Amino acid sequence: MAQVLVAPRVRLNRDRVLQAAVGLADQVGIEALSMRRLAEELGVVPMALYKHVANKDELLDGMVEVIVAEIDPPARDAEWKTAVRLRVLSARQMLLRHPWARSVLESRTTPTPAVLDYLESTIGIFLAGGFTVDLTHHVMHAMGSRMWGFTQELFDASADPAQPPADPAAQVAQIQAMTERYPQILQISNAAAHDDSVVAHGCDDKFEFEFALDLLLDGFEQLQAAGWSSSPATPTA
Amino acid sequence: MAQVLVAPRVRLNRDRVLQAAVGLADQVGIEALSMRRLAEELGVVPMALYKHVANKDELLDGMVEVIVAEIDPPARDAEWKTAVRLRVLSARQMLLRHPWARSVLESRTTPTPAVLDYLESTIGIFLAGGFTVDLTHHVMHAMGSRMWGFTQELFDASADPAQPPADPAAQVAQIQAMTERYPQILQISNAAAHDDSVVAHGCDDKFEFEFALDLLLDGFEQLQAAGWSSSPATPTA
DNA sequence: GGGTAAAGGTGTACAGCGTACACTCGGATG
DNA sequence: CATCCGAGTGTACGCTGTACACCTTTACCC
Repeated sequence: MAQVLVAPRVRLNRDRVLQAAVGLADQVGIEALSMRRLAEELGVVPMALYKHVANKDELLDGMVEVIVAEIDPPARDAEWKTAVRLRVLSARQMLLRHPWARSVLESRTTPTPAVLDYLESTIGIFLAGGFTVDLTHHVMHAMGSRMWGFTQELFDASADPAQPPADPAAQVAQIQAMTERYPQILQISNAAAHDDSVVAHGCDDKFEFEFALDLLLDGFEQLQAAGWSSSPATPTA
Repeated sequence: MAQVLVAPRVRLNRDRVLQAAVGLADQVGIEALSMRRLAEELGVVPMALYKHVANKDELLDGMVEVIVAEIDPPARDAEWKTAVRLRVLSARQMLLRHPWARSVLESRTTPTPAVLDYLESTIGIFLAGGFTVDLTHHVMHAMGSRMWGFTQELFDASADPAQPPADPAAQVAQIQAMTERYPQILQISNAAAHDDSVVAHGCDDKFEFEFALDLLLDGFEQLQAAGWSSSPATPTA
């Protein structure tokens, strides 16, 4: 009796696990990524994963390593301002590819090597651009999560799923109530449309991101030109 | 036989539940706050809570309402810049009292009334300060989560619990490895100490926060003075 | 080639979670 | 007194991460 030919049974390894995890998170979202679901995706029993990652936390760390490696390296021979700008916008592209990445990045407390590499080289851009160590320190703080290409918005209008159609009458009533109680919020949120294209509901995320980014970069530039230091005057003392 | 006197059995209500939840989160952290744990704290069976909040998500929304209400109202008769500054720093104080609040605020997708009130009145500060609707829109985006008194840091050095003492030799080795591979990160993080007080490891969070906040506020001021508009030239077209 | 040790994959089990559903009981109202 | 309603209870389900013991496949050495 010839043995039944089973599928070749490719062996698992850490990298296959991480790649699958990233792919699965891309597809079904991070909250649906469980060890069981991931194992199923890989055609394997849940506990098999634990031969390759210590626990779920380490899995998430590994996923961060994978996606941070996707960020472009710093542009060579560019002025610091454009170099930082390009880098951050590259990070932002990565985040758009992996919508779950933001919350995972936020949740990690201890930095992994890829993250440290990213920081090291970004710091290098500022230092090479003539920033003092002191100013670079504060500048890195001020960048905060913008370094990753995101800022926490006040509320995430994009995420509002499973909202049932709701009858138009109720919707109108709700909008009316809003205009009465929160007139300025409505005014502000409607300002999204540049010029007079009344159509555009929802803002141009890219514009908003770059608006704030450039505001900060311009601020950094001014401080640097003025020879800013955190001990303001540094008198003879 | 006289009936045994049981404790008076104060009745539960939504407010008692929310207050207890906030208090419990303050004590044991948000990840340890489960419906079961909260019920136990209130001397009640888990399902009893569901008579007062629809589900855990609504519990979290309620907790947000409680803490957002703790933020000071806008200062009257103050210039916009100081008014915003005071408000945001007040929010920051609230966040320091409730360390879990940051992650919960981030996780909420649909804004609750208290949150909307907060936004409405903050927008009011800018508009009253002479900002156009257009500029206010972008400015609110640029503030992002800083409006709540926090920014996502690149990595959260403060949270690193349960780190066992680790023998000094290993520690030295690790630091040595760091200096070789990430010299600039170390340089930057050691710049925390103002002047030459070599002691201070860890930065002055308040200083860093205000540094970035003021950088933004100054930027806003310049744009406003220059009559900035999002459609740069607005030619005759 | 045969023996052996390690590495990879499996199965079972447990404690914890949020919460659906059916119930009991106490207090207010007719 | 009867009734009714809402607060609190008890049980149960499906989900989660993962400890532990087991089996199977692979890699290597004599």
